[in-house]
Amino acid sequence: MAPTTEALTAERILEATEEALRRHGPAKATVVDVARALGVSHGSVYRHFRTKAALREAVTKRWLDRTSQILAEIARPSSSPPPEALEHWLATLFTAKRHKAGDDPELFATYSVLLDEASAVVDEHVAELVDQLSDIIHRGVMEGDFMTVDGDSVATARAVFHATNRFHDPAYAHEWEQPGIEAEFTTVVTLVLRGLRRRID
Amino acid sequence: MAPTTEALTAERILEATEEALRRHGPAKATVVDVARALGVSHGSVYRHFRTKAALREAVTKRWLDRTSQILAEIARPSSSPPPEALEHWLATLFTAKRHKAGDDPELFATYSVLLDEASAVVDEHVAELVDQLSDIIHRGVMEGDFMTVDGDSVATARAVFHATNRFHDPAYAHEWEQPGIEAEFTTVVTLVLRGLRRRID
DNA sequence: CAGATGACAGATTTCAATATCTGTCATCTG
DNA sequence: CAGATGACAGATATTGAAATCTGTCATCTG
Repeated sequence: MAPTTEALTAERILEATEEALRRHGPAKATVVDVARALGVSHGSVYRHFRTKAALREAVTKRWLDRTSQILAEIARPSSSPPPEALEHWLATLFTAKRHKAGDDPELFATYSVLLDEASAVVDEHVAELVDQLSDIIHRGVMEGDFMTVDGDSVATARAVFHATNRFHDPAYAHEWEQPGIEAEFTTVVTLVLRGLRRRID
Repeated sequence: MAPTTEALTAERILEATEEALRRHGPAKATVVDVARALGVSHGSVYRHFRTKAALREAVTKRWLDRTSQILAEIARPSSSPPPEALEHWLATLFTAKRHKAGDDPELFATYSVLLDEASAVVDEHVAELVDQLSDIIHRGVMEGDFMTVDGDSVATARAVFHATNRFHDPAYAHEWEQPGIEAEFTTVVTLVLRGLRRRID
């Protein structure tokens, strides 16, 4: 439909796929649509991605990576004392997700479907985030602010992640518009941070 | 099909509905099925329940109430010191849910569908559970074991409930069979309990 | 000859006709 | 006449035939 002289790269295919998903939704966006948008045959798309599922996974990964990259910045050492960093990290995650869900609900619904299809990609993403949390917590222990559960900062990081599920798991997106949600987030974070804080007694 | 001389009570209809749901699943269990099983016309069922939705809600409520009643027993004063009571309450909730999900996955899937349909019933159930938690926490504050967030034991109870979502929300049921889940539960509960404990410092 | 094509088989989806269900109500019955 | 019935209209679900899509591969082209 829009033939270009440009080489057919994986990147261009991903862009077109994202656009097709945005336009047609997850149920109706086909590989043929993507090929048509690029002005090539669908066979050519299969040269770059083995299956439709692999193509969608790649799109999903890109989307998730955008968030993890922002968070990686906050998890980096040097930024601020671990307790503040942790709070900031959680607040940023919540805000990012909430905006993704609220700003373009249709697109978010589309990605929610993709997320359900691509559990391996999601697992990797979660592992990445838990790693970041674990870094912050470990630093907090080193600096005397935090204590872990059972001396295991990864297990503790996972617990922090799980305890805040309601504020980042897309399954709860429909609750993110409710009025009291900010306060509820703050309460959970306060509780978790208290649980992490080293006790003097 | 099995005509009885017994009067047609709401109770008998609920029983038959549960059975129909068990046999046919949520998608195929019809009011006509229920009536047939009771040997009456479907018009008679509508004398006791205004709509099919109301009938299903009543069944759902019964199912949820079975759990809240068990937990109410644990939340009762006198039983044990609040920290232990809280831990016991959370563990019992997790175990109960896990068994419901694991022992009869098909029936659990059926009820998961009903739960999605009946958000008002679920909200009430959650409110009840949060009340129970709030009682335990309030008692813990009175006895000097706990401190709340912002002096609000209901908000704190809600936070405890949300922080442990992963271990009682049916949306996570598929994760309840995974090997490390027990340890993950314990870690989150430990973290939350630490967060509640009054600090001497 | 690297990369693109499009015909093809089997899988999946769409669509419209058909069947079943929900909820009402005038009528019946003990 | 309290309570049950079943015919009925509109809504929803099922079904099977036709259309479309996925993934492959022999063939083409610059």
